[in-house]
Amino acid sequence: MKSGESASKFAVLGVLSLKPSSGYDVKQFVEGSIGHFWSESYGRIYPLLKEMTADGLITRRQGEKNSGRPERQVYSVTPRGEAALRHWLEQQPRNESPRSELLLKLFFSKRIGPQASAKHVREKKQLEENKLAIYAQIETGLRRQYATHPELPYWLLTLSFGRHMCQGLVDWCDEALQTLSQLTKKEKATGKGKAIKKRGKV
Amino acid sequence: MKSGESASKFAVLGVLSLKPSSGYDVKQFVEGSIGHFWSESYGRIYPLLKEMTADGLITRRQGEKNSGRPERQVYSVTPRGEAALRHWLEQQPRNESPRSELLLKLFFSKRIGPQASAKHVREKKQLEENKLAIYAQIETGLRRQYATHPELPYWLLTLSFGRHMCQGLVDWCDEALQTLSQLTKKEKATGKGKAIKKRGKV
DNA sequence: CTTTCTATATAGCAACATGATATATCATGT
DNA sequence: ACATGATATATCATGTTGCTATATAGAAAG
Repeated sequence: MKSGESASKFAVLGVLSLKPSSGYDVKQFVEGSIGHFWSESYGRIYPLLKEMTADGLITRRQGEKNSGRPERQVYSVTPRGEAALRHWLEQQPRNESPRSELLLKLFFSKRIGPQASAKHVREKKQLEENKLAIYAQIETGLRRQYATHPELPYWLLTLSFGRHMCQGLVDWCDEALQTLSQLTKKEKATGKGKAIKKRGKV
Repeated sequence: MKSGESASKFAVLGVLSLKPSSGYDVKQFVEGSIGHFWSESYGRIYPLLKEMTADGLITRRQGEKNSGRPERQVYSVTPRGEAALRHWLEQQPRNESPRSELLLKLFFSKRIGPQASAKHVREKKQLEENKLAIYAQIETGLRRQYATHPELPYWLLTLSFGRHMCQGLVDWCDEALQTLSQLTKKEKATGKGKAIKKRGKV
């Protein structure tokens, strides 16, 4: 364990623990399965695979069914790797530092007025509603394909998380849109078509 | 505008647009006011201040009331900076790449069982409930202190966002805890005190 | 009275992380 | 024959964090 114990390392380790995979496979899996709450880049995955191999957490195996394609490297988790994963899983999750560009823009949004802000919110709402539909699809798919899989309940928990967050977000969008439309009315009432009223200290 | 148009740049610019500040002030403000949905590190703030000064988006002014303390640099936004900020605010927010360590752990949690997982969820719930209480306090404080401030409605929108997300999270925690306690019962029913049942392919 | 602690203020660095680009092969379609 | 897209790995510039170092002033502790 040379470098820091970043979560990326254990994300990759976890994916490999489900099924021996190449770096490419890991990326595919992350995007397709845990993409709603996690992301990894090739730029991290490949160095991590090297590092973890050197640390004895995983082992590398050549090509498998290399039907010509360039050197597919398949990695599997060692017992030490399994232990390291379990140990990490037991540690309390670090509180992730928040970054919402939408909220940041909204905070400073007086500079562009309520209508331009409302546009951002409407777009966000649309996005979240689409997500909700996708989650529903994923859930039926999972329940069908992995009906008896022992990890299914845990996977469904993360999906339920997504549902709750999306629903909360949609609700907030509705509230925000109402607030913003009221602000628009007020702005018009005060006169100014373009509405840049100077008041006090800004 | 030399380097990429990262959001950090405009976060700093936005803070400076509220009030001319030093790098230290910016960090303080971010932590105290938009910390619920944004974060910045000194390691980014100081380089950005230099860069933006070189680009003419902000200007630097010596010490002000330097009562001995070491060279306090105060930065103010130029008209060009204001324009750049407005322009950025109008652009559609990029979809931020998600990273929830709690969810990542939960996804792989079969390896440590439902009780260890439930511990993480309970701790998360406690955290979110605390946040809810803090948000309520902040809201009353804001309404009192900035009752007539033209940006208040926008600030309240971001607070409301926090409330909705926290509430959604707490609801999810309750649901998750129930699921996990059912899993615990099932585990006990199947026998094994320590409950590591091998089944099919895992 | 001196040490220690905290707040103010800036700077640098190693590790972490992303997104873009480069390279190469094969399957498929046109 | 040629284009396209999926497979597969690697590298790099840029962005970002968290830690550490440096320095001073004022407050608290001994």
